[in-house]
Amino acid sequence: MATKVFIVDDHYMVVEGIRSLLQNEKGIEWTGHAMNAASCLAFLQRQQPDIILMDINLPDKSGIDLCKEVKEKYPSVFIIGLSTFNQQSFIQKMMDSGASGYVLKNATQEELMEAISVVIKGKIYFSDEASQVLTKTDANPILLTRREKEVLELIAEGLTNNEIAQKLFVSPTTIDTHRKNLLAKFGVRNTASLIRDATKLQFI
Amino acid sequence: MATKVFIVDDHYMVVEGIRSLLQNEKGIEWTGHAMNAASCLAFLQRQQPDIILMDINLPDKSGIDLCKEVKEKYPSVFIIGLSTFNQQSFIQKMMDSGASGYVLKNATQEELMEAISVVIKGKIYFSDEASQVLTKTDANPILLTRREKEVLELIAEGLTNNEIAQKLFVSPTTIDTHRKNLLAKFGVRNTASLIRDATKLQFI
DNA sequence: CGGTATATCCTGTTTTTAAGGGATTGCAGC
DNA sequence: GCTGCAATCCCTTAAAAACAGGATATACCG
Repeated sequence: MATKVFIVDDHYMVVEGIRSLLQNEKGIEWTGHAMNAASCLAFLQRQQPDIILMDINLPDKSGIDLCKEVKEKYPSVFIIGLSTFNQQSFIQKMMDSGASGYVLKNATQEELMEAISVVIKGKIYFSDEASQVLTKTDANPILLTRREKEVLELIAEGLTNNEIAQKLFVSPTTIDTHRKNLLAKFGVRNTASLIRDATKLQFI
Repeated sequence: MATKVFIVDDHYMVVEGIRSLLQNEKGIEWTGHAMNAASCLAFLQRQQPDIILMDINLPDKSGIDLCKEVKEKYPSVFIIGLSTFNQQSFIQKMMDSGASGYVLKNATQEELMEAISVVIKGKIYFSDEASQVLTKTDANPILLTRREKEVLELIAEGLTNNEIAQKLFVSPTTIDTHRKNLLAKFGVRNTASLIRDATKLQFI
């Protein structure tokens, strides 16, 4: 029985590319595609594919949220993340949300086919590059606590320590301490490079 | 005579997608693809296509730089920018570097064909969404001077006013003024949100 | 020529951060 | 019960940035 594959990606060219890569493969049945999260969920109400190839960047909802929602409603559907970004946090979040694998958009046909055949068996698949990224960043992870993330975002919003303190109902000196720890964890000297690095590493 | 089209994009799936979209079109001749700037330039030494579809994000060089270089060496080749990002500055920079058009990766086959046929005549083509973005941001452009950009980047690097002043051989008070103007132009209150907004708007 | 933009520099004051030092509570895992 | 971590709070000093309100020179452009 052929493996039913469905694609969610807002880039028409990528959808076409995948379709073209899979169309001559025996054992693969192309069940359709969606350009956003909403039409993906609508499709799933009617029928469930075996595998969904899902982009992380969608217009109406992040692929991470969609992944979570799909896995809750249809646990038997396997999801493979799909993205140009090879950022640690994205890959990790996708897997945390229930994805069974992760493939970068510069993957070859062989990689894609291997990913599908591995995942359909219930196993986990990482593309070479994705797993490289994971092991690389595992060596040097910046782990922030809940509170630190919260403070970081408010700093980026432009709030001062006093304003953040008011908003979180704590003392300004507490915010100061969190700030101190953020600078230390990122290994930077001031707010400017903190925000820059945090943005590049997708914390904001 | 068929229009010779060449693709530069590091994402195999996108290359496949475009190939699939163009393969049945009469009047289009697929001359090949490159996954990075270096192999694109190597290809051009041997033969020149009529049109290059060029991604903005390449592994070894930005599409903007590659565009400039290609136009200098081979002015007769028309370039169409290709990107998922619909950021004002990217589109603008691509056009400034000599591109003749801009198409988003979620373009349909019709849009792509129209872009090629318009550009081959020496005219300029914008996809609907891209031009929407341009006109939108034209209403609210943040125009920085050379010096302001320079200062902005050094602020993001984490340098203090004094350090920036030393580096640029000017007085610290001058840097202070530039900083004041940057805050005003971005409409923000402090460095944190300045860096955040500047990053999101691709100034950094 | 006059207007505009850019870049430079100044003197202040006030607010905010950075960087050093500590300290206490509560909770989870061993 | 101890350990480690997260989160909270406090103090001090010095540096940096923000805010206010200027001035000057240069260059480009209609």
